[in-house]
Amino acid sequence: MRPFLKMDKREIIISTAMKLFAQKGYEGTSVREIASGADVNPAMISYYFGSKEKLFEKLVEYKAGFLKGVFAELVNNTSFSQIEKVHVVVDSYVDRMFHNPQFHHLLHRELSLDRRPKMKDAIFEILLRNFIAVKTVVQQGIDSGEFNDVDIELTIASIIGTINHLLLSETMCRKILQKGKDFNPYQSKKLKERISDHLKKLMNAHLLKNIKTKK
Amino acid sequence: MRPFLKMDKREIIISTAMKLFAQKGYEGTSVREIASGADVNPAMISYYFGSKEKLFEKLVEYKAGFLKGVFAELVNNTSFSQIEKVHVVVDSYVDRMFHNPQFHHLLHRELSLDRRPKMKDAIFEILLRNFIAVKTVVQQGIDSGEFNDVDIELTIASIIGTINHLLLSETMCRKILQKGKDFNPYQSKKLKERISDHLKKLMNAHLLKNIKTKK
DNA sequence: TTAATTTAATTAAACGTTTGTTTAATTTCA
DNA sequence: TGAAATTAAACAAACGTTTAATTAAATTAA
Repeated sequence: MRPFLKMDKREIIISTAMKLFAQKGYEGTSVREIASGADVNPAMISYYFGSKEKLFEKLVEYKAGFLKGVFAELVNNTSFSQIEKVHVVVDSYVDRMFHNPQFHHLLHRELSLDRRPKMKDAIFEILLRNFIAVKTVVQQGIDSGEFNDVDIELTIASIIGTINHLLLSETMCRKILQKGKDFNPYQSKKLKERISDHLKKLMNAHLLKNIKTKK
Repeated sequence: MRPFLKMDKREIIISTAMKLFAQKGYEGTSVREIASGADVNPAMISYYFGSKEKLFEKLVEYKAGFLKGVFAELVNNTSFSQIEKVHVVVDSYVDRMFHNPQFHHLLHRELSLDRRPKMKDAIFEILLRNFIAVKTVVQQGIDSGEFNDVDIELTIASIIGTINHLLLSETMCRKILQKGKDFNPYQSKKLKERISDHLKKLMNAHLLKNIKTKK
């Protein structure tokens, strides 16, 4: 039985691999580096996971659970107005990004590569399911007359794209916001609020039909 | 003297490397692959460029020229209104992305990695120079009373982020737009117009003060 | 509770490949 | 004839993985 509060060695390896893959990329990280980072013999990675690639797959499978079906409930929720639902979507995406930036670095880099098509497909399926749910929300807003007749797909791309562009590179983020090296974007509550605020205002102006009321 | 219309061998190597780096990443591409793709002996890469890494640096230096100072003139241009300037910025970013998607794949992946800090800095400098020019344009719009008092940095992030999110992964793009495998995003004039249109409308709604007029 | 036995975890060393690069010989072309 | 271009072969280093031996832990038998 696994001792209470003692991290399983498999988990140490996975989280070490996650950190390194996010930093240096999959092919840029050696098995020996992971092993040394996890304070483990290099042979243990094959022993536990079978291979480096299977470790990667396990890692994604293990962490991707958090992304599954987070918006499924939102579509049929009647206690929110449509624009409020969009705000929930914005907050969820921002939350998720701040909660596990390393994993998102990893995901997006993997998606931009022409490698490991099976894993890419698995990732796409999860992301796409969420995308479709959000699409439904915006479509509902248009159908109900609350929203303008916008380009739905690109509108969602604007939400996710804004967040990604700011947070997929720490250095980029610091340069854009003119912060010093001691500024850690992912630990800044202020930045998180700032992004949420900006996106909500952006979506209000873009989606809502009525005359703009300054906040 | 280089024969007319005959591509220099160095250029063949560079464009082959570009294609492969964009597809598989820098560490995921071997010198032998590049050589074979360029129909050249592997030793030629060291002979011409000194090393794989120096080839990479040369490649970036060679291609980054197109990005230098494209908005410098725009700031002091008086024949455009401020919102028209923003439209020019949108079109420029979209144009650039469609013109050389491979290089942008490569740039953004490199920026998201913790490797080759010198090259990252060089890239940042170029991108940041443009960023500052665009910032000035938006600031001008706010100061003149034409624009709302928006979050300038994040507004620009929304422009670039939208484009990147859609185009940094071909598969992602196809899935989002529900297109088949024969659809090539970078050759679709329709998509290019669609992105430009969306971003201009988004910026109009977000930036302009006056009552929204439906198009 | 011990002792014996089996299973699992861990190790250092070596495996065969592939990596980027260099060498030294040869060809090409001015 | 001489410099540049090109080649096949070899280089050491690093790669992911396997092996075989050893230690630790769990299970069973007494």
